[in-house]
Amino acid sequence: MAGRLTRERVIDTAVTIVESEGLDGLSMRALCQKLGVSVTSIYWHVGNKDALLDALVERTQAAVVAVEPRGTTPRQRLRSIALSMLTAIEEHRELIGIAHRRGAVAYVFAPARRAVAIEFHAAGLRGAPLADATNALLQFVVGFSLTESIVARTPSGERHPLELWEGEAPIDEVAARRLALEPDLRRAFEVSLDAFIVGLLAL
Amino acid sequence: MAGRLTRERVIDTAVTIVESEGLDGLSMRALCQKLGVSVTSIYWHVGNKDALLDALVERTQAAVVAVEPRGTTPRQRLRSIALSMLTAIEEHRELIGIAHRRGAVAYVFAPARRAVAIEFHAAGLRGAPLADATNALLQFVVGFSLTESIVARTPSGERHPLELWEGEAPIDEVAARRLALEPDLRRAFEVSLDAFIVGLLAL
DNA sequence: CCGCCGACTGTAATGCCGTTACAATCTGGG
DNA sequence: CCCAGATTGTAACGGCATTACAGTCGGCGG
Repeated sequence: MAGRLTRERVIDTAVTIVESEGLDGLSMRALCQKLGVSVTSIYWHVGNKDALLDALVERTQAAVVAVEPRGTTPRQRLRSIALSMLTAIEEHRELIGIAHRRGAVAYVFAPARRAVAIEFHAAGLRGAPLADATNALLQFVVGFSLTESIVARTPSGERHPLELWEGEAPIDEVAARRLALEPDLRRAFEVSLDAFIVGLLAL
Repeated sequence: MAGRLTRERVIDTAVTIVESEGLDGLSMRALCQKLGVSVTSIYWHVGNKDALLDALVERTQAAVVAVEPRGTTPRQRLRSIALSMLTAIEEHRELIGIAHRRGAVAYVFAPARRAVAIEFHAAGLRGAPLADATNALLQFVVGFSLTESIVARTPSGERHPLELWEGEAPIDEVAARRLALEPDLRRAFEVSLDAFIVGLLAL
């Protein structure tokens, strides 16, 4: 296309492929084809696929903007941070999936981690409990949303049915009906986030 | 080896490969080689790799034994269920990783899910909050331990460093030192599980 | 202007992977 | 004993990441 091939253009194109067709759609062949270039050129500019994915993780960190906590109480601000993390994950699902597989999620969310630590500090936590609460909240959000992304990737029809009671009488009709559905993960998140933060603040 | 090839033997061997070399080590070629058999025989008995992985998920559910909650209070018993789920996940990390990728985790842990629902019911929850709390706790444990398994798979040396404060003075020395380390996920789990359960019981 | 050297790109191969068309074999029932 | 269906093997296809090797291009010293 536009003159010379650069490392930047390779990575840009890799990002667009990943965002439109997922990680599985990103092959070195597809990449060079989209660039109108031979496969060795890519290897010249980015090394190999591993290095390319590292570069994508770098991009991901840059794309996940620094969090700006909203609210007045630490509890509100922690909730705001967690929700914006969730939003970032949903907006860059595939890219963060890559970071996930490479064990670089903590790296990508380092700014958010810092913001969380500051809020727990403001709430009065110190020392080990401060560190524990910070790690736990990050873990909570990341674990939640990564599981969510897996479920989102699985076609509904192919999921195993959730036969919770298997013939026996359910203990609670309303709950049983709800539990028979696919779990609404976003709802599970909203519901449990507050409870979780409250519990952590009590450390 | 022992006479005829059966679907059972194929799946058994697939399990041992997955457990010893991980999912990446499971190729149809490696499998047939370990069985001393040609590749088409495998296809005859299990269909294709997708069907094989489905069979592995089935095995996984069977391997994850039914939970037997310990303790007297619902809180203790919920904690016990969560911890035994964690143990099961750690013992069958690779197999459950497969279930994870196929969106079948809820299926594998259906018995645990039921046990959790019973305990929340005993704690007085009914209807929607009962369903929400159940889903949230499952989500919590699964999300936690799947992220943990990813980290466990990443070689320590290759992880990005966690520069939390980047030059600025940390707000808390003890916490900063702790946060600079790799998060101890098991500890994060132990620490936050109780807080989480307490919060959920307040639904 | 020539020639050269390093940056860059292409051709074609290697060795994996999942999958399958086809032929050969083996086995139980008539 | 012989046939049909069950089971297995040979050999291929296309796709994947990677790389050895051979070029091509651009700028710079002579």
